[in-house]
Amino acid sequence: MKLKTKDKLLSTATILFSKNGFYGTSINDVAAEVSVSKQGLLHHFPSKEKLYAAVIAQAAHHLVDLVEEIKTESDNAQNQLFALFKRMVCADEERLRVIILLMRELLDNRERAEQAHKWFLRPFLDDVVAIVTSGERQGYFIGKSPLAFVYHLLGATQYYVISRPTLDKLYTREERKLHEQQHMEMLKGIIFGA
Amino acid sequence: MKLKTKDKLLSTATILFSKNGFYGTSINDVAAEVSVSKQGLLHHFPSKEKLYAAVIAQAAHHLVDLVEEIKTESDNAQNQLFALFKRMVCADEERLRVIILLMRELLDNRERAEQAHKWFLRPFLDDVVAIVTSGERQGYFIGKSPLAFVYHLLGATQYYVISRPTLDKLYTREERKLHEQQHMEMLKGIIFGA
DNA sequence: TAATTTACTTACCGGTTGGTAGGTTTTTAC
DNA sequence: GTAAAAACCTACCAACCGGTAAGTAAATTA
Repeated sequence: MKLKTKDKLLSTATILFSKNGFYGTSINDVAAEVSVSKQGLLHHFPSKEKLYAAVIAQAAHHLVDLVEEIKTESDNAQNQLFALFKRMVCADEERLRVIILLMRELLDNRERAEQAHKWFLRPFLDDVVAIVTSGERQGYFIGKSPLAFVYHLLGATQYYVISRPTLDKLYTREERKLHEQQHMEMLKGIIFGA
Repeated sequence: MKLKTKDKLLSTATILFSKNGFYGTSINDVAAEVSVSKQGLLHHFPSKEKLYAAVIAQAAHHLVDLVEEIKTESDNAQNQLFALFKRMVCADEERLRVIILLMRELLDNRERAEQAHKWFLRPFLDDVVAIVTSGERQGYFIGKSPLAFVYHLLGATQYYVISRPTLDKLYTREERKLHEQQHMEMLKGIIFGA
């Protein structure tokens, strides 16, 4: 069974929205990339907002699946947490796009934050916080606020991942490798305790 | 001497670009806010790109000034670093806008990262890294890579600041206060050593 | 096979985009 | 006081924006 047009539109939209943001992407661009007319796109997604919502929903799903995945690999909360952030740092193109989309949403969500109760990242954030609270029952992360703890790691990691293309151009390959290694070391230090 | 139109255009553009991004802001919007015709704006800034460049340049200047300021307040590298991040967390509206602009630039700069050598954040980043390297001569931050160290703190802090409006809606006022306090505690722990 | 739904197409719409051309008013310099 | 330059303005442009209307071809179902 070949890839459906709707799926192709969705994945193309994910790429373009992550690259250029909501306003920087036209539905025409998305449709043209899939060799479909603009109205062909509007048949599957009745408006640009709906298309964007579908992209965001898929991205949210991706992250929740990721947490589910790392939870099957270990019962130890520390290992789970480290595995999660390692996968974010060593992300493939698709996961990278999800992280970028997530960051853009955070920026664009600022003003219209009233709708934050249905914030698409909420389930993911809750899942990761749950790992930390379960870790507390195992004797880890004592004295930390789970939310602040998670948010710190999330912020540092996502910011690093997003900066990487820029850093790649600023520093040599060796410096970049060293930087990534030391970023992982800092994560390890924070997660496994100093 | 009254505020010049050019300055009003610049500050208005800063607000709108930070709120809605480059593509989400039209020069018409900026001009209208200052009660000037679009062509009045184009007289001062011959193109939208030039206007944006001026906004970014001013934002970069703001950050470099901030570093300069905190360096006069203490000779201790640890205190300097903590003061810097404290000011970012407790930023006024203007500084908040700068941080948002900075984050947007990082996202939009991904593809056109070839021009990163003239990345507008470079001077700021170099300044902060210089604080850490000078701290090493004072006996602090031993065994850390200055760049990775700075980047970690920068990422965690900026991500937190940008998330705040969303978090405000997700959690109660007390939870939010606690979160901010614990974010500062984590920064303190990392900067002053565990 | 006929009927119906799905998956598109072309044609078109009003509104907005960044930008140009050219003129007018206001300020500055001498 | 006059000339020049700076600071605007109105009018206009082609291109693009998201979206509607109406029709067609292909797949699905009865």
